[in-house]
Amino acid sequence: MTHNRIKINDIAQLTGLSTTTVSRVLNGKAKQYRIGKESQEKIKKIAKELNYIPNQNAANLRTGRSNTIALIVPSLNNPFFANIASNINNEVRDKGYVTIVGDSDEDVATEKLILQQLSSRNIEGIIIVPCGNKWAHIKELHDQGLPIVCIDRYFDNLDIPFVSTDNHHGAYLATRHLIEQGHTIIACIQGVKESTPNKLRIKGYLDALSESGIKDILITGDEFSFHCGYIETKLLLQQKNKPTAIFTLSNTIAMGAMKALKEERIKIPDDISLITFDDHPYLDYLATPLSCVAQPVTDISKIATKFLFSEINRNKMPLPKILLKPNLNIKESVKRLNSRY
Amino acid sequence: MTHNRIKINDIAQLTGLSTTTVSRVLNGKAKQYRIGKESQEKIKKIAKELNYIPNQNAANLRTGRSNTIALIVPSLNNPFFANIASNINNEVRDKGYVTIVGDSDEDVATEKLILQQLSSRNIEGIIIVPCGNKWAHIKELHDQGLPIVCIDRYFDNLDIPFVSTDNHHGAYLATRHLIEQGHTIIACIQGVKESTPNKLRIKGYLDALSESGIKDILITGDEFSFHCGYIETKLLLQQKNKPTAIFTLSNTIAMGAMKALKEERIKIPDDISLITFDDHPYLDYLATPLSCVAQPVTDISKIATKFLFSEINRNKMPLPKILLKPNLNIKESVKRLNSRY
DNA sequence: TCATATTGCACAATCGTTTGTTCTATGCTT
DNA sequence: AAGCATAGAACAAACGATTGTGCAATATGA
Repeated sequence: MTHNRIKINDIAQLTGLSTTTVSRVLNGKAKQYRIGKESQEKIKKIAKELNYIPNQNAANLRTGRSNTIALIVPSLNNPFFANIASNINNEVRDKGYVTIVGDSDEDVATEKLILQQLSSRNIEGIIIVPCGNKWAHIKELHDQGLPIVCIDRYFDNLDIPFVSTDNHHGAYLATRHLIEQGHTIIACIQGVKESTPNKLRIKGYLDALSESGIKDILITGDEFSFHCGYIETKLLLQQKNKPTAIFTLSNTIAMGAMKALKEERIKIPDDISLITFDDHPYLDYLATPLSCVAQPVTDISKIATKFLFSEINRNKMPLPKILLKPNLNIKESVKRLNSRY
Repeated sequence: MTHNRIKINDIAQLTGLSTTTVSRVLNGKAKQYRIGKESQEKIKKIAKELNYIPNQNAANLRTGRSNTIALIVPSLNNPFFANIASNINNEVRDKGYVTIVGDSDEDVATEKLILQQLSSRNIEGIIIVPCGNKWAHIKELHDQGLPIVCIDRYFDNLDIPFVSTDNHHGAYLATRHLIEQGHTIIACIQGVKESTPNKLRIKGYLDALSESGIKDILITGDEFSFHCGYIETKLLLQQKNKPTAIFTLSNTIAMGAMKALKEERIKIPDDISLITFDDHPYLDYLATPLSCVAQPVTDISKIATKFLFSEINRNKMPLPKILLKPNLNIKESVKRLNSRY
């Protein structure tokens, strides 16, 4: 295609200098290699005039650096991840890098496929929201020395760095809030069971319950998806021991739950209370603004990027595993019950 | 980093064959170059055993093909674009390509910057939602022979192919719907004025009005943003000649409008009706489910990708400019007025 | 049996950079 | 004036694949 592009050699010819010199000037190594002022200016001038655009592939082949990182998320359709993607993309661009984005579609096989595709491209690092609880393929790359940071979801017992939310605390806050409002039959619709954040959220939920001596434990679900929220809510509504509150462990699950509740004409919070993990601007304009555990998305993105680049640049930054505090955003979806007292 | 990776030459050594032969077998050109069955199997076996991963940069340098396309959107945070990104990403991955995603942040300067970054990478094609009405930098690349498809927003008078919605028709439908429900004072909050979709939407709005002999024309706004929707709605509410309905030209504008309305305690649709361009799952769960003009996002993504690849593969596909019909999704945000009759 | 086809594969150039090393002036020192 | 330092720049070898062409060895045909 666009292959009449001008190359470093053309500039060399036109300036009467060597490609070596041109390369060094254009890479800002002029002083280091004592290139004369005049030569420098001549080169820069011509390069600008001809609109020289270096061929990154050639450079990459030689240096092994691609100025490219990858971001893999379970679904760009999930506003939570889209937000992360947007943030990271901006951070990365400012460093002169580009981001290859992979959408694993919440499917481990796809995730593996994407990592494979990436392996052949000399990307310099990966920020990933692992979609499942399988980590062999990720660890393999990490072991080969490829900088990797997990965000949001991660693997506790591995030595792969991560930046996430204090999920236990978040779930604890949400559950305690429900309890404080008088709820005692609190259902929790979870996502991927074996994933670390999910386990911790469940633990937070359980801890809050047991702290208050509540024995009714109601955990269902197995996917961070709309569908899961919908199905499980439908089922919950069938129970004899109907919950007065539902705690959904992701925004997608919450949306599914809302659909089910709407279908059954059950009002939030009058008939049932709802609280969820993950915030989103839309939540404020819902029929009932949804109380939620807001994750510090921007900070997570920033820290993850910063850390990834410190790894890429081999500045040993001592920041392997970090959890940020979430925020409990109380809106209007939780009703105060007095039934118990 | 991971530079003890095995290369084509290693396989050549181990099999006792030449790199040429190995390359040809691994690229499926065995028949074409009459490589013997035995050699083929030996090569494939070893390649698999050693988990050979080709260095795309080397190949790319030689062939000029990068198996990479770029997608540039104004904001991944906008669920409409996130949805597009997700769709395209999946399409592209299935073809063995990867997607570099650029978030131009609704800023032309950033968009230019991104295109520059991409120029040096031998990407094979671009799908872009141009953020503004400036096209010189895009046309330049297109003129150099780089396959480019605009989606959603596009430039009418240029020869750059596009896939979008029939914006005129969509706006016409929405406006006519409002009129049919008895509204006569209908405000329209627009986005980037000079952009083609915006112009066409405005035209659809005007055509519907004039068709019904409505003289009150109320157009404000200048950005496809939350902020614009918020501000303009606030201002509209100050007018003496207050509109009974608002038509927002994007989902972001609609959200801003909702915020303003909520602040002013103005109920939808009781006090004012609202209809918007762009659908989103969340819209169904809003305080008042928002009637909208739904764009065929999936089809747009599919067609755009298909066309881009036909360009990349130089199959001259006669599909330069295409507009898909939008759908009017009537929900509950438009009130039937009888005041006029 | 000799000429010609065909099969199977290797040589070596090439893609556009980067970079360790070398080389030649010129200037400086004493 | 001889010796050495330094400034300024070029040589040429990589990086790891792809590919036009050439060259044996074997098969085929008359």
